Amino acid sequence: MATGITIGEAARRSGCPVATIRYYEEVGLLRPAARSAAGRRVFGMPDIERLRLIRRLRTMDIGLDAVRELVDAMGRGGAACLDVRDMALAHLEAVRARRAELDALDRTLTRLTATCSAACKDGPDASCTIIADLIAA
Amino acid sequence: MATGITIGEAARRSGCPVATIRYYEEVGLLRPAARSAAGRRVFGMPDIERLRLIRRLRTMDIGLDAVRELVDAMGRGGAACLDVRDMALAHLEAVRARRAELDALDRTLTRLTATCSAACKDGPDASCTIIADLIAA
DNA sequence: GCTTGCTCCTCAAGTCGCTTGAGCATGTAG
DNA sequence: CTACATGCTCAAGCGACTTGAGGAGCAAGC
Repeated sequence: MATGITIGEAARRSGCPVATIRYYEEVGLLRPAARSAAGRRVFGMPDIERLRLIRRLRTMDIGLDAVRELVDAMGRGGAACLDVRDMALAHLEAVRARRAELDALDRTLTRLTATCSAACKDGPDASCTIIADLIAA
Repeated sequence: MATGITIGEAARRSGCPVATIRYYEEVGLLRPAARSAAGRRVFGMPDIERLRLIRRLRTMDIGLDAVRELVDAMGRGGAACLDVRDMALAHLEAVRARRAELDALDRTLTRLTATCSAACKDGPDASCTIIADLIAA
Protein backbone atom coordinates (compact mmCIF):
# COMPACT_ATOMS: atom_id res chain seq x y z
CA MET A 1 0.00 0.00 0.00
CA ALA A 2 1.33 3.37 -0.96
CA THR A 3 -0.53 5.17 1.80
CA GLY A 4 -0.76 3.85 5.33
CA ILE A 5 -0.77 6.81 7.64
CA THR A 6 -1.06 6.35 11.37
CA ILE A 7 -3.06 8.74 13.49
CA GLY A 8 0.12 10.27 14.88
CA GLU A 9 1.44 10.87 11.38
CA ALA A 10 -1.92 12.32 10.40
CA ALA A 11 -1.71 14.67 13.37
CA ARG A 12 1.74 15.81 12.27
CA ARG A 13 0.67 16.34 8.68
CA SER A 14 -2.60 18.09 9.44
CA GLY A 15 -1.75 20.07 12.53
CA CYS A 16 -4.68 18.55 14.47
CA PRO A 17 -3.92 16.86 17.79
CA VAL A 18 -4.44 13.10 17.81
CA ALA A 19 -7.32 13.34 20.28
CA THR A 20 -8.99 15.92 18.08
CA ILE A 21 -8.83 13.66 15.04
CA ARG A 22 -10.54 10.90 16.97
CA TYR A 23 -13.09 13.42 18.16
CA TYR A 24 -13.80 14.57 14.60
CA GLU A 25 -14.40 10.98 13.59
CA GLU A 26 -16.70 10.50 16.56
CA VAL A 27 -18.86 13.50 15.70
CA GLY A 28 -19.01 12.61 12.02
CA LEU A 29 -16.74 15.25 10.52
CA LEU A 30 -14.50 12.52 9.22
CA ARG A 31 -15.79 9.22 7.92
CA PRO A 32 -14.69 6.34 10.17
CA ALA A 33 -11.10 5.54 9.28
CA ALA A 34 -10.06 2.13 7.96
CA ARG A 35 -8.41 -0.12 10.53
CA SER A 36 -5.29 -2.26 10.56
CA ALA A 37 -5.40 -5.90 11.66
CA ALA A 38 -4.69 -4.78 15.22
CA GLY A 39 -7.51 -2.24 15.15
CA ARG A 40 -5.46 0.88 14.56
CA ARG A 41 -6.74 3.66 12.36
CA VAL A 42 -5.17 3.90 8.92
CA PHE A 43 -5.53 7.16 7.00
CA GLY A 44 -4.98 8.08 3.37
CA MET A 45 -4.12 11.34 1.64
CA PRO A 46 -7.76 12.39 1.14
CA ASP A 47 -8.24 12.16 4.90
CA ILE A 48 -5.23 14.35 5.47
CA GLU A 49 -6.51 16.95 3.03
CA ARG A 50 -9.90 16.90 4.64
CA LEU A 51 -8.31 17.36 8.05
CA ARG A 52 -6.19 20.25 6.85
CA LEU A 53 -9.26 21.90 5.44
CA ILE A 54 -11.24 21.38 8.62
CA ARG A 55 -8.42 22.77 10.67
CA ARG A 56 -8.10 25.78 8.45
CA LEU A 57 -11.81 26.49 8.71
CA ARG A 58 -11.65 26.02 12.48
CA THR A 59 -8.82 28.52 12.88
CA MET A 60 -11.21 30.92 11.21
CA ASP A 61 -13.61 30.35 14.10
CA ILE A 62 -16.17 28.65 11.91
CA GLY A 63 -18.41 26.40 14.00
CA LEU A 64 -18.26 22.65 13.57
CA ASP A 65 -21.78 22.49 12.13
CA ALA A 66 -20.88 24.94 9.40
CA VAL A 67 -17.61 23.11 8.77
CA ARG A 68 -19.52 19.87 8.41
CA GLU A 69 -21.89 21.38 5.87
CA LEU A 70 -19.01 22.80 3.89
CA VAL A 71 -16.84 19.72 3.76
CA ASP A 72 -19.87 17.60 2.91
CA ALA A 73 -20.80 19.99 0.12
CA MET A 74 -17.28 19.78 -1.22
CA GLY A 75 -17.37 16.02 -1.08
CA ARG A 76 -20.39 16.10 -3.35
CA GLY A 77 -18.35 18.11 -5.86
CA GLY A 78 -19.82 20.62 -8.26
CA ALA A 79 -20.66 24.16 -7.27
CA ALA A 80 -19.05 23.87 -3.84
CA CYS A 81 -16.73 26.79 -4.39
CA LEU A 82 -19.63 29.21 -4.46
CA ASP A 83 -20.87 27.82 -1.15
CA VAL A 84 -17.41 28.24 0.27
CA ARG A 85 -17.19 31.77 -0.99
CA ASP A 86 -20.56 32.69 0.48
CA MET A 87 -19.57 31.23 3.78
CA ALA A 88 -16.28 33.11 3.66
CA LEU A 89 -18.04 36.37 2.90
CA ALA A 90 -20.53 35.88 5.71
CA HIS A 91 -17.72 35.02 8.04
CA LEU A 92 -15.74 38.03 6.93
CA GLU A 93 -18.54 40.22 8.21
CA ALA A 94 -18.46 38.48 11.56
CA VAL A 95 -14.69 38.92 11.72
CA ARG A 96 -14.99 42.61 11.00
CA ALA A 97 -17.72 43.08 13.57
CA ARG A 98 -15.63 41.35 16.20
CA ARG A 99 -12.63 43.44 15.27
CA ALA A 100 -14.67 46.60 15.68
CA GLU A 101 -15.59 45.45 19.17
CA LEU A 102 -11.96 44.86 19.99
CA ASP A 103 -11.09 48.30 18.66
CA ALA A 104 -13.64 49.86 20.97
CA LEU A 105 -12.28 47.81 23.84
CA ASP A 106 -8.74 48.91 23.03
CA ARG A 107 -9.81 52.55 23.19
CA THR A 108 -11.64 52.03 26.47
CA LEU A 109 -8.75 50.22 28.12
CA THR A 110 -6.24 52.75 26.85
CA ARG A 111 -8.29 55.62 28.21
CA LEU A 112 -8.94 53.96 31.57
CA THR A 113 -5.33 53.03 32.18
CA ALA A 114 -4.09 56.44 31.14
CA THR A 115 -6.47 58.09 33.60
CA CYS A 116 -5.27 55.89 36.43
CA SER A 117 -1.63 56.33 35.54
CA ALA A 118 -2.09 60.09 35.64
CA ALA A 119 -3.98 60.13 38.95
CA CYS A 120 -1.79 57.54 40.67
CA LYS A 121 1.65 58.38 39.34
CA ASP A 122 2.91 58.83 42.92
CA GLY A 123 1.09 55.80 44.30
CA PRO A 124 -2.58 54.97 44.69
CA ASP A 125 -4.64 58.12 44.86
CA ALA A 126 -8.20 58.54 46.04
CA SER A 127 -8.90 60.78 43.06
CA CYS A 128 -8.42 57.87 40.67
CA THR A 129 -11.68 57.11 38.91
CA ILE A 130 -10.75 53.92 37.07
CA ILE A 131 -13.06 51.70 39.12
CA ALA A 132 -15.99 54.09 39.04
CA ASP A 133 -15.44 54.51 35.30
CA LEU A 134 -15.57 50.77 34.85
CA ILE A 135 -18.85 50.52 36.73
CA ALA A 136 -20.40 53.42 34.84
CA ALA A 137 -19.15 52.44 31.40
CA MET B 1 -37.00 49.81 52.88
CA ALA B 2 -35.51 52.11 50.33
CA THR B 3 -33.95 49.31 48.33
CA GLY B 4 -35.68 46.03 47.64
CA ILE B 5 -34.63 44.95 44.19
CA THR B 6 -35.89 41.69 42.73
CA ILE B 7 -33.65 39.53 40.60
CA GLY B 8 -35.60 40.56 37.50
CA GLU B 9 -35.07 44.21 38.29
CA ALA B 10 -31.41 43.53 39.01
CA ALA B 11 -31.13 41.87 35.61
CA ARG B 12 -32.66 44.91 33.95
CA ARG B 13 -30.40 47.34 35.80
CA SER B 14 -27.19 45.36 35.34
CA GLY B 15 -27.67 43.87 31.90
CA CYS B 16 -27.00 40.36 33.21
CA PRO B 17 -29.62 37.67 32.50
CA VAL B 18 -31.47 36.43 35.57
CA ALA B 19 -29.98 32.95 35.26
CA THR B 20 -26.50 34.42 35.06
CA ILE B 21 -26.98 36.37 38.29
CA ARG B 22 -27.97 33.18 40.07
CA TYR B 23 -24.97 31.48 38.51
CA TYR B 24 -22.62 34.22 39.73
CA GLU B 25 -23.98 33.77 43.23
CA GLU B 26 -23.52 30.03 42.99
CA VAL B 27 -19.86 30.29 41.97
CA GLY B 28 -19.10 32.92 44.60
CA LEU B 29 -18.73 36.03 42.47
CA LEU B 30 -21.62 37.60 44.33
CA ARG B 31 -22.18 37.10 48.04
CA PRO B 32 -25.42 35.16 48.66
CA ALA B 33 -28.26 37.65 48.34
CA ALA B 34 -30.62 38.41 51.21
CA ARG B 35 -33.98 36.68 50.97
CA SER B 36 -37.57 37.84 51.38
CA ALA B 37 -39.97 35.98 53.68
CA ALA B 38 -41.00 33.84 50.71
CA GLY B 39 -37.40 32.97 49.90
CA ARG B 40 -36.88 35.34 47.00
CA ARG B 41 -33.59 37.11 46.48
CA VAL B 42 -33.49 40.77 47.48
CA PHE B 43 -30.70 42.92 46.09
CA GLY B 44 -29.41 46.36 47.05
CA MET B 45 -27.54 49.01 45.11
CA PRO B 46 -24.08 47.68 45.98
CA ASP B 47 -25.05 44.38 44.41
CA ILE B 48 -26.17 46.14 41.27
CA GLU B 49 -22.90 48.04 41.03
CA ARG B 50 -20.93 44.88 41.55
CA LEU B 51 -22.95 43.17 38.84
CA ARG B 52 -22.42 46.02 36.42
CA LEU B 53 -18.72 45.89 37.09
CA ILE B 54 -18.58 42.13 36.62
CA ARG B 55 -20.51 42.41 33.41
CA ARG B 56 -18.23 45.12 32.14
CA LEU B 57 -15.16 43.04 32.86
CA ARG B 58 -16.79 40.02 31.21
CA THR B 59 -17.54 41.92 28.01
CA MET B 60 -13.79 42.52 27.98
CA ASP B 61 -13.34 38.73 27.85
CA ILE B 62 -11.70 38.64 31.24
CA GLY B 63 -12.07 35.18 32.77
CA LEU B 64 -14.25 34.64 35.81
CA ASP B 65 -11.27 33.81 38.02
CA ALA B 66 -9.59 37.10 37.19
CA VAL B 67 -12.89 38.92 37.65
CA ARG B 68 -13.26 37.33 41.07
CA GLU B 69 -9.79 38.44 42.11
CA LEU B 70 -10.43 41.95 40.92
CA VAL B 71 -13.81 42.50 42.53
CA ASP B 72 -12.54 40.96 45.76
CA ALA B 73 -9.51 43.24 45.72
CA MET B 74 -11.79 46.21 45.19
CA GLY B 75 -14.00 45.10 48.05
CA ARG B 76 -10.97 45.25 50.31
CA GLY B 77 -10.44 48.87 49.24
CA GLY B 78 -7.03 50.57 49.16
CA ALA B 79 -4.65 50.08 46.30
CA ALA B 80 -7.13 48.21 44.14
CA CYS B 81 -6.93 50.70 41.30
CA LEU B 82 -3.33 49.72 40.55
CA ASP B 83 -4.36 46.07 40.37
CA VAL B 84 -7.14 47.02 38.02
CA ARG B 85 -4.80 49.04 35.87
CA ASP B 86 -2.27 46.24 35.65
CA MET B 87 -4.99 43.81 34.68
CA ALA B 88 -6.28 46.25 32.10
CA LEU B 89 -2.81 46.70 30.61
CA ALA B 90 -2.22 42.97 30.43
CA HIS B 91 -5.58 42.50 28.87
CA LEU B 92 -4.95 45.26 26.39
CA GLU B 93 -2.06 43.25 25.03
CA ALA B 94 -4.28 40.21 24.61
CA VAL B 95 -6.88 42.34 22.84
CA ARG B 96 -4.30 43.66 20.43
CA ALA B 97 -2.92 40.21 19.72
CA ARG B 98 -6.38 38.90 18.99
CA ARG B 99 -7.08 41.86 16.74
CA ALA B 100 -3.93 41.18 14.79
CA GLU B 101 -5.13 37.63 14.24
CA LEU B 102 -8.45 38.90 13.00
CA ASP B 103 -6.68 41.30 10.67
CA ALA B 104 -4.74 38.44 9.15
CA LEU B 105 -7.94 36.45 8.79
CA ASP B 106 -9.65 39.39 7.13
CA ARG B 107 -6.87 39.59 4.55
CA THR B 108 -6.99 35.86 3.91
CA LEU B 109 -10.75 35.78 3.47
CA THR B 110 -10.73 38.86 1.30
CA ARG B 111 -8.09 37.38 -0.97
CA LEU B 112 -9.77 33.97 -1.18
CA THR B 113 -13.20 35.34 -1.99
CA ALA B 114 -11.80 37.75 -4.56
CA THR B 115 -10.02 34.91 -6.32
CA CYS B 116 -13.21 32.85 -6.47
CA SER B 117 -15.30 35.78 -7.60
CA ALA B 118 -12.89 36.41 -10.44
CA ALA B 119 -12.70 32.78 -11.56
CA CYS B 120 -16.40 32.05 -11.16
CA LYS B 121 -17.98 35.29 -12.29
CA ASP B 122 -19.98 33.39 -14.95
CA GLY B 123 -20.87 30.48 -12.68
CA PRO B 124 -18.78 27.84 -10.97
CA ASP B 125 -15.54 27.33 -12.84
CA ALA B 126 -13.12 24.45 -12.58
CA SER B 127 -10.23 26.90 -12.56
CA CYS B 128 -11.35 28.27 -9.19
CA THR B 129 -8.72 27.55 -6.57
CA ILE B 130 -10.51 28.66 -3.43
CA ILE B 131 -10.83 25.17 -1.99
CA ALA B 132 -7.30 24.14 -2.85
CA ASP B 133 -6.07 27.43 -1.41
CA LEU B 134 -7.93 26.72 1.80
CA ILE B 135 -6.37 23.28 2.10
CA ALA B 136 -2.90 24.57 1.33
CA ALA B 137 -3.01 27.69 3.46
C1' DG C 1 -62.54 35.05 46.45
C1' DC C 2 -60.80 33.42 42.03
C1' DT C 3 -58.47 33.11 37.96
C1' DT C 4 -54.87 34.57 34.84
C1' DG C 5 -50.32 35.21 33.88
C1' DC C 6 -45.93 36.86 35.15
C1' DT C 7 -42.00 36.26 38.04
C1' DC C 8 -39.56 33.58 41.12
C1' DC C 9 -37.50 29.20 43.16
C1' DT C 10 -34.34 24.75 42.86
C1' DC C 11 -32.00 21.19 40.71
C1' DA C 12 -30.34 18.76 36.74
C1' DA C 13 -28.72 18.46 32.37
C1' DG C 14 -27.24 20.38 27.97
C1' DT C 15 -24.14 23.40 25.05
C1' DC C 16 -19.46 23.74 22.30
C1' DG C 17 -15.15 22.01 21.06
C1' DC C 18 -12.32 19.93 22.60
C1' DT C 19 -8.74 18.06 26.47
C1' DT C 20 -7.26 14.99 29.98
C1' DG C 21 -6.83 10.76 32.36
C1' DA C 22 -7.18 5.80 33.40
C1' DG C 23 -6.12 1.43 32.03
C1' DC C 24 -4.78 -1.54 28.58
C1' DA C 25 -2.73 -3.44 23.89
C1' DT C 26 0.55 -3.03 20.22
C1' DG C 27 4.63 -1.71 17.58
C1' DT C 28 9.63 -0.52 17.32
C1' DA C 29 14.55 0.23 18.54
C1' DG C 30 18.52 -1.12 20.93
C1' DC D 1 14.02 -9.00 25.66
C1' DT D 2 13.22 -4.99 27.51
C1' DA D 3 11.97 -0.25 27.22
C1' DC D 4 9.31 3.11 25.60
C1' DA D 5 6.47 5.30 22.27
C1' DT D 6 2.22 4.98 20.26
C1' DG D 7 -2.25 3.26 19.77
C1' DC D 8 -6.96 1.94 21.60
C1' DT D 9 -11.62 2.87 24.36
C1' DC D 10 -14.39 4.97 27.58
C1' DA D 11 -15.45 8.51 30.90
C1' DA D 12 -15.06 12.75 32.86
C1' DG D 13 -13.63 17.60 32.96
C1' DC D 14 -13.26 22.53 31.24
C1' DG D 15 -15.47 27.53 31.02
C1' DA D 16 -19.32 30.17 31.29
C1' DC D 17 -23.21 29.85 30.92
C1' DT D 18 -28.15 28.32 29.08
C1' DT D 19 -32.20 25.57 29.10
C1' DG D 20 -35.80 22.78 30.97
C1' DA D 21 -38.76 20.57 34.33
C1' DG D 22 -41.71 21.14 37.93
C1' DG D 23 -43.46 23.94 41.25
C1' DA D 24 -44.66 28.25 44.35
C1' DG D 25 -45.76 33.27 44.93
C1' DC D 26 -47.68 37.60 43.77
C1' DA D 27 -50.40 41.48 41.55
C1' DA D 28 -54.33 42.72 38.90
C1' DG D 29 -58.82 42.34 37.05
C1' DC D 30 -63.41 40.30 37.62
